Amino acid sequence: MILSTQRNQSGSKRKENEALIITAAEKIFADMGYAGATMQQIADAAGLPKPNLHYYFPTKEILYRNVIDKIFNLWLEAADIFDAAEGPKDGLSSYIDAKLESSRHFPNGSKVWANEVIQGAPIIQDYLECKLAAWTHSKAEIIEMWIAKGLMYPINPKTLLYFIWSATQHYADFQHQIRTLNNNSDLTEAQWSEVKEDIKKLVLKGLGVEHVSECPTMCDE
Amino acid sequence: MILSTQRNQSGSKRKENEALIITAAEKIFADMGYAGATMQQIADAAGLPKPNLHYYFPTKEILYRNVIDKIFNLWLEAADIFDAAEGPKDGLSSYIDAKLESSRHFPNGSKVWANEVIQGAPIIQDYLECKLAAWTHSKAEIIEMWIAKGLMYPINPKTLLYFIWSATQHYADFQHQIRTLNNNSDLTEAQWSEVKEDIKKLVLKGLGVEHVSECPTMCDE
DNA sequence: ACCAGTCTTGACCACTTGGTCAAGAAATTT
DNA sequence: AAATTTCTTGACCAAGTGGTCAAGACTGGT
Repeated sequence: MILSTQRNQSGSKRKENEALIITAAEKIFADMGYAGATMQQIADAAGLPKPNLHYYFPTKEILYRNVIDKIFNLWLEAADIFDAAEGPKDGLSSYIDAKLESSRHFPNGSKVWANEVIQGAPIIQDYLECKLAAWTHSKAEIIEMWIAKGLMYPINPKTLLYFIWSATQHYADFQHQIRTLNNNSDLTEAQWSEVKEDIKKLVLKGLGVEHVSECPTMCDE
Repeated sequence: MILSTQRNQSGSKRKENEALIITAAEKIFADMGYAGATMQQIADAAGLPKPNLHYYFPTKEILYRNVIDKIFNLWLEAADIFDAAEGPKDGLSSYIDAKLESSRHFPNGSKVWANEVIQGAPIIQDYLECKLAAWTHSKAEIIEMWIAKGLMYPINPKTLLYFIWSATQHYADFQHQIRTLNNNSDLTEAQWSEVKEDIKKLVLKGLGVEHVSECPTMCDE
């Protein structure tokens, strides 16, 4: 029997431990906020002594930025779907699905991000100004194109993006509130499906994308 | 010349100072998080020496709970509209308007709440379990009634509530991100109007509430 | 003028926290 | 196996924090 996560080339120890620490830090930062999190808590969560953290990440802020970095890259990836899409129905559906999936399975990242932005992004302002601004702009262009082609009702593209972000990330950021209002249990598989369907239906119908079954006689076309 | 905010009956000094402190605290808690906020910062923001805060609010946590209390009551008030409404079009429009207005003019409260919930509501769990749960339940009943009457498409009432909360509170909680993506300026009056209209349109159409102008010939009725 | 209750404030303390350090243990290289 | 680099860790420290305290100032009533 070979221990799977063992001895993978020299030098990989660093990467292994860095990943371990970042994962632990993500959880603690999400639960406690940046100021509320202590290096000791993170160390305990990672199963390492505190000075070891400082060996890999000299300061709390550097560790934090590494956490944000990981989160932000996941965020970007989730949106590649957008570019590949043929139209709003396809693109928005997939994007909503992807964002809800990540809210469900990786809520901590979203929480850390939310916490940071709420507090005015004191540490990651550069991310907002450069990367996020560019990303948003490129997606807005796609949406504008869809509108121009008459594939959906006109709407300010940014408003739509914020709409989707908020609706989907809400399930990560407010996970605890949702749980409490759900008899203190996490959403079941069935409930998640329902949420997904409801949100997609609402957005798509709201944008006039889905074939609304209001006019069974096809009076116009 | 009479100094306006002066000498209003005896005993009112307490209330005056308490309100002053709570307002200052709201801002600092919103900007720094619970753990990140210091009593000294709050004192400075209120223009009082620190021991004075402890005179009115013995501990940081008690002060914090008072802040939350104020926030939560505003939240509840904003939703009375709901009960008085005749139908979903009226009720949801007004509610969205009210929530967006409060996001615009009192973002700090929303931020404090969000921060707290993200971190698992360590301090205000009782609010969630009692007050918020009851409130949500009563609103869900109204929505269910509307659905039963055929006034809107069927949707899980909680999903709809979360939807509206997230979409509107996003403009408070993520104020900074929105500002950054808006060329570092706050939304103008015109932009706020546009947002309001876009959100209402999207939700109402998504729920099949608004007379969708897709069928100019009124083919159905 | 006096008193009692309310409010104000500078100085202070116990405790926590991010970060350091130096000694040693593993792992790699020569 | 010796040398060198990488990693681990208990003990420690300076700075900042929530909270205290006791002395004083202000207020209204008598």
